[in-house]
Amino acid sequence: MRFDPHHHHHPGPEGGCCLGGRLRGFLQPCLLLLLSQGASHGYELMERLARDPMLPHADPGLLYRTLRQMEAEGWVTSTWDTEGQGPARRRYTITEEGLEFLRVWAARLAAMRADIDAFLERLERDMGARQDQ
Amino acid sequence: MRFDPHHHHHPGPEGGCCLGGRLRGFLQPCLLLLLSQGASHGYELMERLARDPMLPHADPGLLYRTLRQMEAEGWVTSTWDTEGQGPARRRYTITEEGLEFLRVWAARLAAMRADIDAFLERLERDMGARQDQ
DNA sequence: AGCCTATATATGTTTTTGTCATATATACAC
DNA sequence: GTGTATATATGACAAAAACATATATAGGCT
Repeated sequence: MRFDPHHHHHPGPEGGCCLGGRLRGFLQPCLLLLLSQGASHGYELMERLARDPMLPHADPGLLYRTLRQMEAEGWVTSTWDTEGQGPARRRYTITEEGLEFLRVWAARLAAMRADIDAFLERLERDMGARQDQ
Repeated sequence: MRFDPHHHHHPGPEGGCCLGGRLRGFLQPCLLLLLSQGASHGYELMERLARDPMLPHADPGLLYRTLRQMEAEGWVTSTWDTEGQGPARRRYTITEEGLEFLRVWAARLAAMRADIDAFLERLERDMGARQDQ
C-alpha cells in the first residue's frame, strides 16, 4: 500500500496526538525527537510520524520545508544518500545545537503544561459556580 | 499612566502565561473566560488580560478583530454603550453557544495536556538514555 | 483656544505556520 | 509501457499573530 498523505482525516480519539496544528512550531521538536534516535530522511520521518500515536501527522510539504529550515537554523545537517534502491534520499542528522533546542522545547512544554492546568482549574471553578446559580 | 501595548516584551518568567502566541486561537477562550464573569468591552478586556498573570497579553489589533470574529461565530453579542464619559464602548456579552465553545476548549486543553505529558516523559527517557552512553 | 493624556475602536501590512494541491524523478513489478 | 512505491520539492492559499498606524471623544492644563 502506497503512503497516502491524504488519508489524514484524524481518525478520531483512538490515535494521533492533537498537538499538531494547534501548538505552533511543534513539528520541529517532533522531528528532533525522532532524529535524536538516529539519522533519517524525510519520507521515513513522515512514515514514523504517521505510525506513532504519540506524534502528530505531518503534511509532506510542511515536513520537507521544516527540515530545510531546521538545517538553516543549525539544528540538523544533511547529506545525499544514493545507496540503496529508489531515488536519492536526503539524510538528516541532529546536531548538538539541535539537542539543545530540544531541551529548550522541553522546558517550554513544561511551562505550558502548568499554564494549561491553571487555566483548566480556574475554568472549572468558574463554570461550577455558574451552574450553582 | 497610559496603557501601552508596546510594553509587552514578555518580562520573563515572573508573570504572564506563555500559551499566548504558541497555542493557536487561545485568545478566544481567554476572552470567553473573562466574559463568562460578566459583560465587558475591548479596552477593559485588554487591561484585564495585561493584569492577569494567568492569561496572555493581547495586541489591541488582534483583540478587537477577534471579538468581531467571535460575534460573527455567535459566541458573543455586542451593543454600543454610550453611557459614562469618553468615547463609546462596544459592550460584549457571552452567549450560550459561547459557553458551550468554552467547554469544547476545556476538553481540547485536557487532551493537549495529556499529549504534552506523554511527549515529555518520552523525551526524558530518551534524553536520559542518551546521557548514559 | 491649543495641547496633552487617557479612553476606545479600528484598519493595514507583514511574517509565520499550516493546509492543500501538484510537479518531478527513480526504480521495480507486471 | 503502465502502474505503484519511493522520495523530494514547489506553488497557492488561509489563519493567527505581530507590528504599525489611524481615528475619535473627553477631560485637564496653560
